[in-house]
Amino acid sequence: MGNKMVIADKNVELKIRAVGLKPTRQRIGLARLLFIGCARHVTADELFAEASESGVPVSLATVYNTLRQFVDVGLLREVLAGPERSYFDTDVSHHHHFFHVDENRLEDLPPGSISIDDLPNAPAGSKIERVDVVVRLTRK
Amino acid sequence: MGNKMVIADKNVELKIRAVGLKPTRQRIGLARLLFIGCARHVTADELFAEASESGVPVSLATVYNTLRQFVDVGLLREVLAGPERSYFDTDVSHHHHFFHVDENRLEDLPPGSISIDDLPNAPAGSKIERVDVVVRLTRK
DNA sequence: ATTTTAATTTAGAATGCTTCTAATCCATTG
DNA sequence: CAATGGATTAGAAGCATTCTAAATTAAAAT
Repeated sequence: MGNKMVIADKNVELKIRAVGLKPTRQRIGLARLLFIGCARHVTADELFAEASESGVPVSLATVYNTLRQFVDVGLLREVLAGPERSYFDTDVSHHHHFFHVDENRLEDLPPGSISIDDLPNAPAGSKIERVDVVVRLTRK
Repeated sequence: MGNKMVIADKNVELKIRAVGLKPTRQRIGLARLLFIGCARHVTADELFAEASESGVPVSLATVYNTLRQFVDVGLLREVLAGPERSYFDTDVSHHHHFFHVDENRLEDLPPGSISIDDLPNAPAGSKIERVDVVVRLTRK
């Protein structure tokens, strides 16, 4: 049990090393929260609160820095669900989201939902970086 | 010519009245910029700059108030393209967008692009408000 | 081990967009 | 034309995020 934890920690450290970042205490702590267990959607604030509660010594600035770095190296994906704040998804595979407007919460679309046909050509001089689909939900 | 302008102004005033808002100098001025001519995508800042240049006496606060009110009454649609700022679309019909990441600029998808099949059911207790598709573009 | 080096973290300030406040203004009504 | 209640405003405040410059720390070199 304690054994499993140590192994997971090692994996997390390797994961950070693998993308060319130094495995600092802060990055390891945040990566454990993000990557051990199920896929998740977090905001900077949420992750900072969680880190504080679970004793990971980290400042809010570092949470922002780390999230951005993890996105840059492909460990996280930033999901653009609204203009108020950024969401980060530990599942970097191509998929889309529900956004619960009343709760500011993201949820994955059930697999197999939404297939996009007739994707348009990019205008001259541009290329498609990606296609985001957000299904906005309100309380019934 | 001056005649056409006057007619357009009257239409704009009626449009504002029709949704239950007082046709003040500011709202009429902003509505003329927004609704006379082709459909457009603006940010609060852009509209404020344009109003200032063209002699519409309005403060930035009122631009924000007015945009929000116009969205509330269905005269405008807010487009969620990224976390940095809000975009407002004078075309309130159901359609989707290109977003030029390098220029912070929206553009309508060509008509007929993107048909969404297999729209998922909303989770229990929620209902689908709308589906946003944003095709993000970078320079080639 | 110790020192060195360069990257990382940090608190706090700064930024950018948006909303709020409370005082003034003005479109409408009687 | 005066009264009234909504609209506008400047400026402050709020919030998410980034920046800055100083202190810390992981890794490399000795």
